[in-house]
Amino acid sequence: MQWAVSTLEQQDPGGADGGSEKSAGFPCLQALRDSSELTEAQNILSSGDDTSGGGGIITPAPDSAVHQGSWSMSSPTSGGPFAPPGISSTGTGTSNALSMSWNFGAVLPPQPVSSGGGGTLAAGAPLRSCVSQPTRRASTKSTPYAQDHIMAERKRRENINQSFIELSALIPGLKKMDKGTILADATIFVKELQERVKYLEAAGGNHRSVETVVLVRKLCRPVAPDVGESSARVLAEVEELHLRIVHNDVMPFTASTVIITTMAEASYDE
Amino acid sequence: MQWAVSTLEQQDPGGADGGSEKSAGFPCLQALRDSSELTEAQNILSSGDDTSGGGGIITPAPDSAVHQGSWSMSSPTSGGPFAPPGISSTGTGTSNALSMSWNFGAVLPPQPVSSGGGGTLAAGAPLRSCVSQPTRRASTKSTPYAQDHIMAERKRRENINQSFIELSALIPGLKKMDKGTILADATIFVKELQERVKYLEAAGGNHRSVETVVLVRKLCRPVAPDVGESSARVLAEVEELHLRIVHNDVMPFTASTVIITTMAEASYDE
DNA sequence: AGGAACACGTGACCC
DNA sequence: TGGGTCACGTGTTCC
Repeated sequence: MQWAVSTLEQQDPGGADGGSEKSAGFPCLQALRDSSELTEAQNILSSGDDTSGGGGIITPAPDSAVHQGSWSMSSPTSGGPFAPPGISSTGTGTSNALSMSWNFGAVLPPQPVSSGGGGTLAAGAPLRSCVSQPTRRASTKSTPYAQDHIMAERKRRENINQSFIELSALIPGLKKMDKGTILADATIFVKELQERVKYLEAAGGNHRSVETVVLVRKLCRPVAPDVGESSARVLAEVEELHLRIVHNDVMPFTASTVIITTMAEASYDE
Repeated sequence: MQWAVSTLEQQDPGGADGGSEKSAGFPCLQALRDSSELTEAQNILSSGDDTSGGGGIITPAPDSAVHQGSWSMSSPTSGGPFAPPGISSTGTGTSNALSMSWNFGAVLPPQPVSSGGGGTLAAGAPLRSCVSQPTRRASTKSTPYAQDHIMAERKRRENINQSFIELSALIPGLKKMDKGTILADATIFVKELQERVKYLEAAGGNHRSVETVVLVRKLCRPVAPDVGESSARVLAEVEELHLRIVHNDVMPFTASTVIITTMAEASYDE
């Protein structure tokens, strides 16, 4: 199978780009994430996909101003994308390869080269637009319409990944960027969120947006005797109505009077 | 390629299970979801996976008491699970199949049968434990250790699906249960949630969960003159610190003293 | 060297 | 009949 890769590399055009090391590239998430961060994501750069190999999801390195330049490729569906002569044919079913064919529709730039790969992908750098071409070939079956099913599947995959990075953008402390991690972290994040919602919906929500009950009591009596008894009655009433005391004031008014103001609110909890 | 499937079916053990129609079965989501609903999910029933064909994610039918009975299989990694004679070898790389080999470790019950498939899968019913056996075979390469990579991959997939159904359990109006849909709906749900959090965090939420600052001012001076000037100073300070007055008390103490208590809290909003 | 992560192509299933 | 979705096995890359 290395065969496919080698042919591709041989045929590698003058593009040469950055030159240094692995040069990254790749469909996957990095590129998509870049676009999604700036705009609200969605369809732009929807194509993605690369030739064989595992593209990464990237991890840190949020810098470098994505020069996504040339060959936008726009909407997938149409049919165009792929066909740069590199044949490959990874996977494929049992034997029998019907020779070629291959409308290579849109030409696709000299970029693909293949590279990038396994998880995370250090990224940073220009990080072109990744994409690459699927590299077509007749497969097991007589290739009747089979290879448009393959397009459909590819599109589905791509859609899912899109949603993946779109979701990943929302969860805060995301470190690993795995499909697995981003998924799991999303769950715990949602749990956290709706726990928090529940919490401050029924503990603080009552104060402003929720109707509050205010009790005002004025007692005008001789100071000494039954202050304890009076406040006991108020407390009993508060408890009976399932209220919760928010604020309490005791204010002497002239020598023989005390004004007691009690604010309470309904709980709605039970 | 049908070859693989047909052999499997021929060789179909006596298991026969439910008998009616497609009988479902399958790893996928249904079974997992059942377990995850009752317990907190996670490792139980971790195995999953089926032979070829697309398992569904299920849709409705949350009933039926999962009898997951026999052969728990516990932790994957070990090496055991697979090997029921069915050979198959779907996909496979370019040609050259080195003959067999096969340690089939743990035997695996007569259940698999294979069946079930494309999306959703009406389900309901007992819905055994799904699993089925991956059906091993020597692949392209000399099968050196290759087939434990395949196990790893399978485990990863399974893990991801687990997380998928785990996440799907959290989002409320989930109708379609596609990986795509559940993913997209998750994003919009998260957005909704954190918008809601933001809303009621800055409209009532400030009262309890947010740290509050309390200012206490005691003024012991001749009553008449500069009450206005003093309170002006307090207000200036409050404004400078970007506080918000929550409560205010003015209480006469003896004839010549007024105690002013001002409660304020920080906004954190800007 | 070996675990982890990915995209791909493919057979299968369903509506 | 075909569009949609799935799990699978594989090649590939990265750390």
